[in-house]
Amino acid sequence: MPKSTFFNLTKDKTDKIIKVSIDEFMEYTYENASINRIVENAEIAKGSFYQYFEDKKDLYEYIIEEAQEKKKSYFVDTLNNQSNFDFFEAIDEVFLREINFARELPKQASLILDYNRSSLVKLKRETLTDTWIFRNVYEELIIKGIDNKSLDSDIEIKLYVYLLASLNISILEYYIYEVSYDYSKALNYVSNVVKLLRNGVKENKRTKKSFEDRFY
Amino acid sequence: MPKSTFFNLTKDKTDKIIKVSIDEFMEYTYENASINRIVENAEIAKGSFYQYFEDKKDLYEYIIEEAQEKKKSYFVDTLNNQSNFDFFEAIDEVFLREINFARELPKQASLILDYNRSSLVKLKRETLTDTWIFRNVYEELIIKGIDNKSLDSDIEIKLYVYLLASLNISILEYYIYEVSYDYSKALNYVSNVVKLLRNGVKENKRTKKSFEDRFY
Amino acid sequence: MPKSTFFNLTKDKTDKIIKVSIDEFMEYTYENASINRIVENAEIAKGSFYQYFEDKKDLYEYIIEEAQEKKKSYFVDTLNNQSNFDFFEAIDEVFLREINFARELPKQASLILDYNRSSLVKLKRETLTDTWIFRNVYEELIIKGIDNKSLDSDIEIKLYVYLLASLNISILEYYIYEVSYDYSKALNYVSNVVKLLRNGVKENKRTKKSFEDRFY
Amino acid sequence: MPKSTFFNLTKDKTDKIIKVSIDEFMEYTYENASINRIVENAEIAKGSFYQYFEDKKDLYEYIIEEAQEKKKSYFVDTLNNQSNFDFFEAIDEVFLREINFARELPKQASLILDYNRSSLVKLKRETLTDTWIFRNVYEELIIKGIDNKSLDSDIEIKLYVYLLASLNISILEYYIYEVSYDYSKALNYVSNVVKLLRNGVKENKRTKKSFEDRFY
DNA sequence: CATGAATGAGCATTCATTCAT
DNA sequence: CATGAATGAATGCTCATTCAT
Repeated sequence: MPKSTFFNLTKDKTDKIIKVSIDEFMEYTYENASINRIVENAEIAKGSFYQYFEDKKDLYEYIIEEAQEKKKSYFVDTLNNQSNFDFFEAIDEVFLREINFARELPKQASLILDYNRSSLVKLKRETLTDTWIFRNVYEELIIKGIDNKSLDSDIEIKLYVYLLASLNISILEYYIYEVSYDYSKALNYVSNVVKLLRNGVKENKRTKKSFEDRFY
Repeated sequence: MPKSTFFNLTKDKTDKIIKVSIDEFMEYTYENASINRIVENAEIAKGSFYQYFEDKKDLYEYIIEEAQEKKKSYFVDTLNNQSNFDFFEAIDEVFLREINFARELPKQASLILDYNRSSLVKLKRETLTDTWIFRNVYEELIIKGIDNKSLDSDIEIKLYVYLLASLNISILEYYIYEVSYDYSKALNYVSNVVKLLRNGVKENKRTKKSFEDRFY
Repeated sequence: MPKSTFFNLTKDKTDKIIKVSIDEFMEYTYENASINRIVENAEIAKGSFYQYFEDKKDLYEYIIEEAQEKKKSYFVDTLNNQSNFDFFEAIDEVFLREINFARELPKQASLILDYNRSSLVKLKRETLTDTWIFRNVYEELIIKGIDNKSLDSDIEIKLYVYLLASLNISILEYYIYEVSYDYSKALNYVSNVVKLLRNGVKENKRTKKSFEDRFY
Repeated sequence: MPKSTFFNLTKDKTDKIIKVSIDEFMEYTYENASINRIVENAEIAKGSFYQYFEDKKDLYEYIIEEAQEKKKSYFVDTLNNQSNFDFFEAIDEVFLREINFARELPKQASLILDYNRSSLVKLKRETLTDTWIFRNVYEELIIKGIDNKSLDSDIEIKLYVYLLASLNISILEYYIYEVSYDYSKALNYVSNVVKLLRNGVKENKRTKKSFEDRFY
């Protein structure tokens, strides 16, 4: 966490420092991000930086946490808490919000994505503790879904959570890197992922038959 | 590619250099991996390194390519080419081979995983060209599956490929990082992912009903 | 240009750095001059150097420019601007000032000479822009001389300038390398060069005749 | 001097080594020229190089000496040895041959020019002894000129030599760097330099007057 | 005479961090 | 709370030369 001195600064200053830092961590990996460049671009003294932050890691963690706070705000109003809860609609909603977050705050979304990717591996032990705060969101929905008898109860909850988190990342990566922020393509991918969760990807012969049955 | 001088070395030497380099790239990100440490651990002169390799990138690419060659060997004998092709069984087979590769050559699997993660982002344009050689494997299977009427043909092939590649990565990450090389847990995850692809994760009331129907 | 940090240092420090750098560039060519040696001799930290200067080129350019500033000061008060302007006396004056500069600031003169030599060739495009600021001096005098009807107007001004610049360099080289800072020999060379410009090197029979004529 | 092994090579080989070396020394300063690149381009083994030449300096000196030998061949047949010797015509001839040499063997001319420039300064003591073999040519002509009563005998011979050598270099530089091998411009410069030597650059009022005198 | 691997000192430059003011 | 000079280890990489075969 930044030192108290940082929070005593004017909003102008803190904003500039945050903005410059975000840009730096966007452009470079954590290791290659340069405090030298940051202080230069933020127009603060080198010494000042170390009066605001413990070190580079401290800044990085703060940037990520700030981004996650912003992201959380996209998930505050409860999901699908009406009486007739539908797990798949809820998941669809989660994914959509994820995309919307990435659409409106692309830098933050990108940073979080990078962080989640790399944090699983080499940075993990060095920097933040687990940031998969969204695992909670999934866990809640899954439990509801199982209670609701709309989810296969043979699968462990932990496995469900991991799978959904993976799909979540896949969706973000798709939006950001695969289709370069093409919103409608992302929505299409989301709907297909939800369809997958619902029915798999099997050609559904039964449905088609019963459809034909109506006529004969 | 390493220079010819590298391949003229004794197997002992090349092996040591490769081993040391793999360990370095396992422990550090590409940027933080140190040629200094590598030559020290490999007990070769600094100048020698640059007679074997063009530069750091050259070594890294070689390490990754070597790992990919090893991985490819796990996929040479054809998948499910019997008359009664089953897409889901084929995918199951692919995932299993992936896990087996990671089980037998954990360092290589880990390096490739890291590379695919990072290559999608910041290193991509600097180092290797697209390494998702396995996208071809998926594409082939998907086309067979669609021909076979066992796959929903409404979904674009590109989307299928992307989805399967994502699930593939998810499985590897699960095995390596989530359950720390617990083989049976990984197999369980694989079977659940395949089940997902087959039927989704919906509580399958129809199946259960039809089961009950036999008695009534 | 050095960074502002350099100019904030005490005069003692800047002087030492400059002195050490001049000696380094005197002893070695630009490429072989070593920042390592400079920081060691100047007794500053390696990192400090790069807080004072952008890079090696930055230092070199600064050294040269400083020397040129010093040299310019030898040419500020106007040359022969009396009513009865004599081109050859003016040129003589220029050459003398050049020698005086080289006599009083031999290191600077030597560096500039080296720089002008090499800059014409391989370093030119990499380092400073054209430093032949003195071509202007010549151009001005030549135009005056032509106006004045004391200079052959058949020759292009550009050719005159080139020729004078060459003779200028020749004089400096003579002083510095040929006669090893022997002032009176240099003065003698200057007077002969001016004589050459005035009358060529032809045995002037006319003069001698008219001399003999006095007696007969 | 190269070792005897060098001269035992086939002409093909020696020619290639010489050609490659010339190109290297043309492109880079002596210090920056790279033996590594030379052996690579000449397609010889690194070790072989050191069986042909003592070291880098040995090669450089040989290249320069070879070039000078080629240059000398432009000056073998005697200059203006007819009965009615004219110093200025002889000098004109020397300068023209210089330009012709530079026109026909531009690389060699350029190398010699670079060498004469730099050798005067930093390389001098390290590599070759004095290469101003052409001073002899000038000295001879000057003595003839003085005997001939066509040259001002008040000027020391050494000074004459130095001056002519300087003008010589000036002419070459003009041809190579100032007008980029524009032959006719170079000839024009030569004729003006010779005119300078003959009569200086003074507006020749006497001539004009005597011209006017014819009419009045 | 040919080979090419081995060497390690040397290079310019960047870095995060400290600390005295 | 601000400043910015100081630090020196570390980086990737190039070099001319040696030497055993």
